[in-house]
Parts: sequence; structure tokens; C-alpha cells
Amino acid sequence: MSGPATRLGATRDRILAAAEALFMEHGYAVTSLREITARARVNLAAVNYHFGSKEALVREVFERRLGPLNAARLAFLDRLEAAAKGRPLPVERIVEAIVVPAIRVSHDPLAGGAVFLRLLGRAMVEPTNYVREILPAHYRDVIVRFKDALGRALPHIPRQELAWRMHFMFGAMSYTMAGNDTLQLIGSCRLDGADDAEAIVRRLIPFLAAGLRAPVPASASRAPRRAVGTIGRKAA
Amino acid sequence: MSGPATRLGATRDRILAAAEALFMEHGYAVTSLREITARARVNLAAVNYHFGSKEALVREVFERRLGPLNAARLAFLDRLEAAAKGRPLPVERIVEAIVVPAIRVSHDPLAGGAVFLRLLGRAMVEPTNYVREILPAHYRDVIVRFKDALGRALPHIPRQELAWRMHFMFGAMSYTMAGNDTLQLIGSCRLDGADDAEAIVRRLIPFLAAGLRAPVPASASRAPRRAVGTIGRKAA
DNA sequence: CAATGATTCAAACGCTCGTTTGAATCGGTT
DNA sequence: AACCGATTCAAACGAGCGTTTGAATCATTG
Repeated sequence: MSGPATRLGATRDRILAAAEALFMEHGYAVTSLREITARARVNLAAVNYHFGSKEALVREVFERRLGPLNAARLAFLDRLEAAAKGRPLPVERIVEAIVVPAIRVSHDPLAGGAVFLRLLGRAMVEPTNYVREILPAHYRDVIVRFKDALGRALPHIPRQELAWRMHFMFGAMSYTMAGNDTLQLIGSCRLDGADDAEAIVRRLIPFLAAGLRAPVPASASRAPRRAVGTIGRKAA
Repeated sequence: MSGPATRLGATRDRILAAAEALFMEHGYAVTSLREITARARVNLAAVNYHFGSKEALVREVFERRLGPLNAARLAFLDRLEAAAKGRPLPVERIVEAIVVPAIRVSHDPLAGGAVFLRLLGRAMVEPTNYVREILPAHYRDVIVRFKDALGRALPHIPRQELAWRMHFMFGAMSYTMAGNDTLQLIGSCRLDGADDAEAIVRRLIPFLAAGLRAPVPASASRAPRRAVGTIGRKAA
């Protein structure tokens, strides 16, 4: 890190771009440095020279994009709240502030295009040790702010219920961003618009907004009929 | 496959159980046969003897659970439709028929407990070649049947919109099943009930049902304001 | 009990991985 | 022109991978 800065950094950038693309296509765990350096037209040793290790490269691939993306989300929310002057925001607007910046990233070839979105969707379910550790640090602020905004927009929904619904929301988002094949499976016929990011937003936002403000079932917060089994993480 | 059947099959089963658990904990790609056989207290060569290859083992880990799970879902839907005698079902019931059998699996230690659910959630975003190929074959029938049922329950929603919403639904489900840490991140305070599978169902179903029957925005199916960029899969 | 087929086992195979090395090359400065 | 730090390069390192092998062991049958 730091350093007197490379003259142009062409090699570094080519490695980052190649790594991002390959992680997206085949997954992080199975992508080798030899594939990355071959794609980047760069010597194998360049990765360890410029980044120190594969792990550091992975970290940098994420951090290069995640910072600006989440900053854009917060700025979006700031703008909405400033315009609303203390009044609670419509749920749709809040969801928009989460989803739209991601789509913007996918439009901007300079920001990595749709490649990074898929990578991000993958990362959120990535089991590998240090990949999972990268995201929370970047998402903490975003989550706190948006949980707060949603809490004001949906005051009748218990905070805990809201936390779950945000969890579901991130699930639907990540899954969609990861670009899974479910759609091809569901729509046996042609499913146009799958390549149009804005179309996805227009479909995703109403779905999520409706889910977020669903009526709270009477049994949700009290008197569980029966508590059996677990679905949580194992005790290591 | 076939074969005169092993006398007891203890070794086979131990390998399957160990593989399932380890795939869940660390992900499929980074789990080695040596880890699996060590956990199963079995010789390394036993995997290739009993399954032929690591790929075949992975396939069998999934198929052992996925068949019964999806059969249970279809049976659940059959029961609902038989009782309804042709009348459309409430969306909540249909969603229940998808979610509840999964939770049942998670209750049944003999069926692999919650381990398999997390594994399944992971698999749905797994980029690795042959893992992605396993699921569609098992899910095709389920998706067709449930798409049909939802189409009758929500006749005013265009089929294509419905396909997208089912996609979002599978996303939220998979993500939740995969047991991600988002929840810990969202609920800065304690988030009880995370270990209670039934509690998850009670929260997930209203969310999904509300999302599925969200009002269709006027602009959703016509006159996209602008089509820029793509979010779909790259052209290989 | 001897024979047979199924199973287990320790050891090794060839391969790919991330990383290291030390020399070659490049650009800019004195 | 001579120098020098930064960068590139070809080659190798040791470790771990999935798989194969061939002998040892086991359980059953004639």
C-alpha cells in the first residue's frame, strides 16, 4: 500500500480487471493466478510483486468497487432525506436508493460494468473465510442508515421483523445480481428484458417494497407455536 | 449405481455425511477428498472406490436430498389443490408449499438436518460448472407446477412479471437458507429466533406473498424509459 | 478349510496451485 | 555514460490436489 506510486500502474490495473472478470465467471475459489495473469497478459510473478498475495488481490478487487458503490447509496439516501425535510420517505424510494446505485455501477464500463455486480452477489454467499470478512466492514454504515430510514417509513413494523425483511431483501438482490439461471428455468419461453438492468430495477423495487410493508402476522412476534430444530450456523 | 449393493454401506454413508457437512461449512470448491475421508474416518481411496470420482460424490450428495425434498413440495401442492377443488389457492398457501418442506428437512436429523439447506442455498449461486447443472434437472417439475399455481392465484399479474417475482422469491429463500451473516449485521442487537426454523417460515411467507402480489407498475411491461447496459450473463 | 469377490489400505502418480528467487530489463537522474 | 530503483521475466520450490495401483484384509460361499 502507499508507495511512491507506479508511473502508470498499467500492470496493476490489468490484473485487477482480469481478476474481477474471472472471479465473476468461474468463482473466486477456482480461479488461479495463472489464469488471471494469462488473461491480463502479465507475468505470473506480477501479482505477488504488486499485491503481495492472492488474498490481498481479492481484497483489493472488492474494495476498489465497494467503497464508491456504498458511498453512492448513502448519498442517494442523503438526497432523499434532505428533500423530505424530516418526513418519512416512501418505502419505494428507500429501496431505490439501495438498488439503483448498483445498477448504475452496472452501466458504467469504467466502474466494472455488470461484472462486479455478479461478483458481489456471489461474494455474499461465498463461504471462504476472508471473502466473507470483507463485506461486513463496507456494509455496516449502509445497513445502519437504511435500517433507520426504513424504520421511520414503517413505524408499525417491529424492528426485529424489519431486520428479517431487510435480510430477505438483500437475498433477493444478491441472487438477482449474481445472475442465476433460475429465470431461464422459470420462464420456459423467452424472457426478454433479462439484459436490461433498468427493467430489473422496475420489477425488483415493487416486489421488495411490498414485501417490506407486508402486514405483520399476529403470531410473528409472540407465542411461537413450537420451537423445533435449528437452521442457524453450526457451532464451528 | 446399481451393483449388488454393499452389505451395509456404512462407508458410503459416512462419506456422504462428511462431504455434506464439509461442503456446507467451507464450500464445495475448497473441500478436499482428504478432508472428507479424514472426517468420515475412512481411507482416502474409498471415495473413488465407492463413487468413482469427486464429481460423482458431489452429485450424489445433492441428489440424495433434493429428490425427496422436491417430491414433498409437489405432494404438498397436490394436497392443497385437491382440497381447493379447482378454486385458486391463496398465495400464502402456495409459498408455504415451497418453503415448509425445506424446513421439514431441516428438522429431520435423518434427512441431514439444517446442513443440507445451507448447502442448497450455496449451490444455487455456485459458479462451478457441474454443480449448477445438477439443480435445474431436479427443479424443473417443481417450478412448472408452482408457476402454474401462482398464475392461477394471481391472474392479473402478467406471466413474465410472475417469472421475475418467482426469481426474487428463490433468491430470498436461497439466501436465507444459506445462513448468511447479514442478519447479524442488520440487527446490531440480539436477533432471537434465528435458530428457530419455524419462526423463519412465519416471517418469510408474508414477505414473499406480499411481494408476489404487489401491484404491477404501469411502466413495468411497456415503454422502458431507456435501455442501457446489461446485467445478464456474459457471452461466455 | 480353501477359495472368491468385495472392501480397505498405504503409497505413489502426475498435476496445478501460490509463492519465491535471482537475473534481465527498463526509465529517469546525476 | 554510468548509475539505480522499479519493474518484468523464466524458472523453480514445496505443498496439496484428485486419482491410481496393487497388495492386505475381510466376509461369505462351496
